[in-house]
Amino acid sequence: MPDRRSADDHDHATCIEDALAEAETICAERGARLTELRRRVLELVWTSHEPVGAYDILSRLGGDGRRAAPPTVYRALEFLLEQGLVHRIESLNAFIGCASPKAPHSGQFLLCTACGTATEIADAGIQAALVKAAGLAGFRPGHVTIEVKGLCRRCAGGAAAEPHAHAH
Amino acid sequence: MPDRRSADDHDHATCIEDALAEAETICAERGARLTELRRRVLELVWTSHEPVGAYDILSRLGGDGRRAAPPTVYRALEFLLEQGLVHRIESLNAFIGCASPKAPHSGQFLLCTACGTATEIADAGIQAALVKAAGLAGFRPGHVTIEVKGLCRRCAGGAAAEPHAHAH
DNA sequence: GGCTGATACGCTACAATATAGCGATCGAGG
DNA sequence: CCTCGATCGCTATATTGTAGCGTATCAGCC
Ligand SMILES: [Zn+2]
Ligand SMILES: [Zn+2]
Ligand SMILES: [Zn+2]
Ligand SMILES: [Zn+2]
Repeated sequence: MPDRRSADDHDHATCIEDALAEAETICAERGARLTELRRRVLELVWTSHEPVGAYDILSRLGGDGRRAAPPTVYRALEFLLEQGLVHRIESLNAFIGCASPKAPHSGQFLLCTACGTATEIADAGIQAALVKAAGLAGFRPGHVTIEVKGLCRRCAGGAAAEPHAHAH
Repeated sequence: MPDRRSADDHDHATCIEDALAEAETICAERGARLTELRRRVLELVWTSHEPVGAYDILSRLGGDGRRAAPPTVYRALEFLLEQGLVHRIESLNAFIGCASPKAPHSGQFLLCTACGTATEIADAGIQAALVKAAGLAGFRPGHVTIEVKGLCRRCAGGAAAEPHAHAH
């Protein structure tokens, strides 16, 4: 199966389909209501592998004939966050689909400043180091935010600072 | 010398004095202009060990007879960020004084959700794990955001969920 | 001292992000 | 059908952050 975490060229339609199907399954198992609106918002978040702002979602929602206002989008996003289907990127005030939503978790993100792609990783070493450091300070950790800005493999390799073309 | 990173009871006036004195030294060495306004904003950021919002700073600035507007504060904060004298807490849209500004760095923060205190740590293990994980993904890291929400030693110990009294 | 260019600042207006609150609607269960 | 709670549409407002422009201030130089 294709790796949904990759920013390389791939059949992104499959990413979206898989994410929506998995969301349906997860919500069904939990008895959570993945309504048409929430499903549509999740689909819009999955439009690309770049974090998307709430107001971007809002404007795209309006395009389908339905009316929409900020609370509509924020409430849907709140639900998706609670269910672990999306993550919030704090340093960008934006949202991105979770690559592995079955077990809710705090995400670790690599954010390319050239092409805008966000890559979610789940590195046990980082998590372990963080828990250890927190323990030394007598701190009981809850939600963890890890966001690294830099250049992805594609944008760092070859022509150093030149972003590659991609769909927005 | 007192540990400016600690949230325990301490002579906080010393924290502020030390931070301002160190800022003066650093800016002098670099030929950067720590103007009266920037110094005042830095002092306000150091008012406590809780991250402070730009508009909080703004309202406190207005109290001293001078006029102030958002750009005034944001420009001062931009300077202080460039000089590494303050950090921005992304998950709170707020700012906090840097505990060790001599060598600019990306901060690692423990944010207590009960008492609001932010503790800056500089754990080499976390940094190493992060660089390693980024390398595996072919990612060239730049600025790193690490923010852990949870309960500090004080708020976690004893009465588990009961925040201790503190000045705001 | 006085000139000059660059930096810093005051100020108005505005943009972008997020929430409060209220009534209408929908949907599961009795 | 009826009821209750969850969801949604909608208006208004709160919070956070920038653009742009003219003035003031400062360092370096004549
Ligand atoms: Zn994809
Ligand atoms: Zn890239
Ligand atoms: Zn202190
Ligand atoms: Zn605490």
